[in-house]
Amino acid sequence: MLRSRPSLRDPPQSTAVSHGVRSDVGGAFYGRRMDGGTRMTTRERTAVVQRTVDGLRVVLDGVTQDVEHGGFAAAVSALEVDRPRWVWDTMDVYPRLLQAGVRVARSWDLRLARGLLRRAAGTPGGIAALPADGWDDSAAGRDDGALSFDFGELLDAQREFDRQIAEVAASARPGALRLLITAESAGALAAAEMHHAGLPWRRDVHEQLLEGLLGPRVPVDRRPSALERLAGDIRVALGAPALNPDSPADLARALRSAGIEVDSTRAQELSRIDHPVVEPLLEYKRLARLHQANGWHWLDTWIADGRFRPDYIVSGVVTGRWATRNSGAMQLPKQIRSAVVADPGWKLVVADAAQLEPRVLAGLAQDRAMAEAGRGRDLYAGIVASGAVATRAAAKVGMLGALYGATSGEGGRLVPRLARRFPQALALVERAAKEGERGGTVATLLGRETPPVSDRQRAVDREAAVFEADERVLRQARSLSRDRGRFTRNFVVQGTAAEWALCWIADLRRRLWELAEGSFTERPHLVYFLHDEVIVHAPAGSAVAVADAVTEAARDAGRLLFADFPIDFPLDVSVVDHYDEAA
DNA sequence: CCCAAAGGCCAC
DNA sequence: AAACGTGGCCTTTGGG
Repeated sequence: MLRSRPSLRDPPQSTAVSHGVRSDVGGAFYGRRMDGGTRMTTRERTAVVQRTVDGLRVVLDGVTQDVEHGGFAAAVSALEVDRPRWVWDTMDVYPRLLQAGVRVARSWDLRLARGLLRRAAGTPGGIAALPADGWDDSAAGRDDGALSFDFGELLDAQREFDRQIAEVAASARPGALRLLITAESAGALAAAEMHHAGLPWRRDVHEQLLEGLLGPRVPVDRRPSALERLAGDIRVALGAPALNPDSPADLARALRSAGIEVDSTRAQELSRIDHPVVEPLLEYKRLARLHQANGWHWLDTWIADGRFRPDYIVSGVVTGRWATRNSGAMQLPKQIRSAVVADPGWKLVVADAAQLEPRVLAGLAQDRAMAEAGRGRDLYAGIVASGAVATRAAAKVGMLGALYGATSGEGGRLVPRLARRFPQALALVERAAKEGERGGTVATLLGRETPPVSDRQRAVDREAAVFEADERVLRQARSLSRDRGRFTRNFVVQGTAAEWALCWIADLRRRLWELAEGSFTERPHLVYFLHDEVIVHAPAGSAVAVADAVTEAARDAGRLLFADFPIDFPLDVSVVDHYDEAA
């Protein structure tokens, strides 16, 4: 946490309330008075879902109802009329509810909250000190290895919820943490819903694209004809008849034998070389990647019933960004996005936040000059207009250099120019970097904290601290320290941007639900989320209203996090039939 | 046989 | 010599 920064205040629900943001995100969870450290006022209804030996137990305001698995969806549906906050493990129960046609408005995800509270800034540390148990995410890496928990045991949801509420209430900034947990919980609902609905995917379009570029489909152990032909050209050009172009080691040897000096076989390096092998080799790499990552095998594995259903991992990244499992859904190459096609009579509303991270930095640092540069539209153009740098490209490279900690190259050169014009913003990332370099932790706006320095780094530090330490060890310690500085520097911005995005999609899913009637997949609904970008699948007639909803949700996410600080979050919004037509 | 590391490339 | 952040996933390679 950048504790020295006076502007880092608790942005509690009162922020939302004062701006009239109706929210499934922070909501009025325990009322805003709680943030003043006084007392609960408008207590929200909660429905705690507990697994039992043969079914599920729902406790709504102290009233217990036991249901068998088969009756669960009906019970939830009946209780949902009161719009309680569902306290549960979303991934454990919500997919089944969606299958049964039941959608809920609000939740508190016990598993995600556990993960956040284990490592959140300003908590008393009671949850951090707990031994790992079934509420901890088994997928997440743990350094202690063994679990003391017996997985046959039934987890006590009410007890865990009580513990979490107490931890939040006793924290330094309960409003911020509550917002973080409810936003992330809303994200979990959205993730399950996006998996349920699926991204519309035209197998025939994808297959046509593959056949056009690679040739007819071949068995898995064979190269498609286009790759076979290119491999032949490469072997001839290098005079290496047995070369396997898929092997970097083999390729590097062949290149050197042909008198081409390279440090690697990366496309970027090869493209700078003047030799007949370069063209077929680069083409081979491009097509081989397509074949391996998004070829027929991927199609067979991931596309069913005209839908792509990735498994989203909410908070799968240390910064709070999402990940996905196995499908590569967060690396869909531009090359194949033409296969994402709206259903007949429907549209894709594609929206991405423009220069999200610099804007988040401006808000975090309360840097009015940078906020002014981003007023209206393109923040990089605004930086040019400010006179800091000459071109938009320079503004972008310099800004990213500042966010990533560039010290050399064009980015490194431009950072000082930005620092002169935007001292507050640049000082914030510098402080974050310094804190990391000296082995500390930093936190996002809402309190997500970096992990502590690794045991390995600590060991190197100890080794480097002794009198007349080995020069190699000293170098390694310095290098690790710098690495951590770049990590903490980027963490505050990337992590807060992830929080903005959570608030955005949480508010958006509420707005989309209220735009129409009918079942979840009959209404406009989210089908894809990628860090700072969403796709909504919407009946054509509602597309304009959806575009407005997406824009308004972005505005409200900004207010939720940054209150009345005047930083804009403009979007690029496109209404299209094919994903690749989006601006 | 399994597994992890290395090299590479895709996304933001 | 390294040098600009967060990831996923593929193939090759070499060790147990």
